[in-house]
Amino acid sequence: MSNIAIHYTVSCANCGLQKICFANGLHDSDLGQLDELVDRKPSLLKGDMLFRAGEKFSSLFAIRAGAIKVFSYDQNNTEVIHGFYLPGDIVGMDSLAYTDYQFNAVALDVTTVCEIPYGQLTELANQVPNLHLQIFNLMSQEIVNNRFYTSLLTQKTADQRLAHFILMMSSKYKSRGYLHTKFRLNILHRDVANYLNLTPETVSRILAKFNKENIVSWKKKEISILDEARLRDFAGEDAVSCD
Amino acid sequence: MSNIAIHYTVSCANCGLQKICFANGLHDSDLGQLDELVDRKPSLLKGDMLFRAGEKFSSLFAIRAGAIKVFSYDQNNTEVIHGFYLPGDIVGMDSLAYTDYQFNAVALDVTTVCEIPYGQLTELANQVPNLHLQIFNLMSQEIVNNRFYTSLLTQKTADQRLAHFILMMSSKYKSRGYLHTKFRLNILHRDVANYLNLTPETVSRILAKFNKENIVSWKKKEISILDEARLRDFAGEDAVSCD
DNA sequence: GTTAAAAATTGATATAGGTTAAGTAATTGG
DNA sequence: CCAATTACTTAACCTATATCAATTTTTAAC
Repeated sequence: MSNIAIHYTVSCANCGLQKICFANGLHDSDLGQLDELVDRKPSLLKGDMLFRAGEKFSSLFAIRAGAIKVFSYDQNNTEVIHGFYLPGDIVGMDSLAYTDYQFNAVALDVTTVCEIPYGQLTELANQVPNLHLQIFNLMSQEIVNNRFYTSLLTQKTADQRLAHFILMMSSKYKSRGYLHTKFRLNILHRDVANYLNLTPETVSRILAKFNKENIVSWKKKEISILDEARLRDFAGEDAVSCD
Repeated sequence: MSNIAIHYTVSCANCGLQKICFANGLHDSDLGQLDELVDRKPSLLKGDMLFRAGEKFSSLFAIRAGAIKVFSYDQNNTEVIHGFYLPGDIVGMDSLAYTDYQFNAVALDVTTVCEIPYGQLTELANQVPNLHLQIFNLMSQEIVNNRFYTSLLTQKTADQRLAHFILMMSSKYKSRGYLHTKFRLNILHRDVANYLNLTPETVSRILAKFNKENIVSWKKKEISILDEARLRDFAGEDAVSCD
């Protein structure tokens, strides 16, 4: 893996993720103000913690590049994975009602984020009504996404869950303008299993099947969707849309 | 079941649920304004829909009495239950990023709600910064509750899930100042099973066990917690706190 | 590059909770 | 109040996926 720590300095106005980040729905004049309070942090390396549960809550983070895993520990100290966040996603909204972060967030890859100090954000929002609405919208979408995820866990078989997961990631890349049939996803199969409430063995067996039938190949962090139609058949009837 | 449709007219300032509703964190002067935009609707009867998925989103609802079930349908037209909402809870925040309600909400009992038109709420919030924060907080709590619920489904056995559910409901009643060891809960066992991703048969078997061992009795919508300590043992180590 | 550690694979076996079925109890609507 | 419907219970059996175990492959660290 490359270790180059690029320090992004592009402004919100020029950011390719503008449409999906907070900046969505703001006027040019307001964008400049948001831009000023955003702290563009140097890259996180794989395994670096963005924040830990119990640390003082201070900021939201917009992901610019890389991937973040959000998780907690259950009483047996096993990880409970709540989500994987990709460029354009916002991390930390779950903790905004609390004095401390409620979950852990770790970089799965070289990752760059914009840090948005919450205090300053709410101050700015008092002058820019659209920003309040934008935050409401993102949080409401997060709730709906969680509900969709619950349905996935409770209503779908192992095959369907994994097929959905792959389509979901593909759809995220597509909506960000990247190739969606072939992409790198630096997530352990073990973590995918955990997220889908399966064991690594089950994920491995299903991937072996998908591979044998030339539907999906997922080897060494590289996913290729070879037969999207059949993958959708496996996923079941619900459309995979995502933000 | 009683059919008396009480039309509540008490103001926010005098509402016993003040501490847990939007009114929390507002000054007396602001409370009056919130009070004016709240529409106190006549009671819903059991089975009445508060709103349906696909209807135009217009309002949030604060529950004053009764119980609301929020659910969607999966591709087989089976209900997916996302939550049960009791007095002091707010329903509808999930849909606020959308033009339509994203879920269905039905009364499980005679239920009274305060309707809070979203447009007017955001207008008022522009004058009352605390109100924005209050809405942020409620939404963030909803996200954290959903994550806790996911952990329950993925990490706990059937016994633990049901024990947790009973303790959760008990805790809600307790925090609202009601007796928490003996209360009426007008939720079908079938719906509890659905919510906990179990079958009615499994719930029935576990309740039979709890009953035989004098831990909990749940007959005809009446729950009695007979041995809270042992029920907590069944629930496992995580504390049941709830809002 | 080499090696140790971690992750993924594959097969055999086990089990929690689902499914089926057949009853009993509770609720609802006339 | 009575009949019909809907909800709940209990028991026997089954299955999807977990668990256990033994390799193989990949990754990370020197």
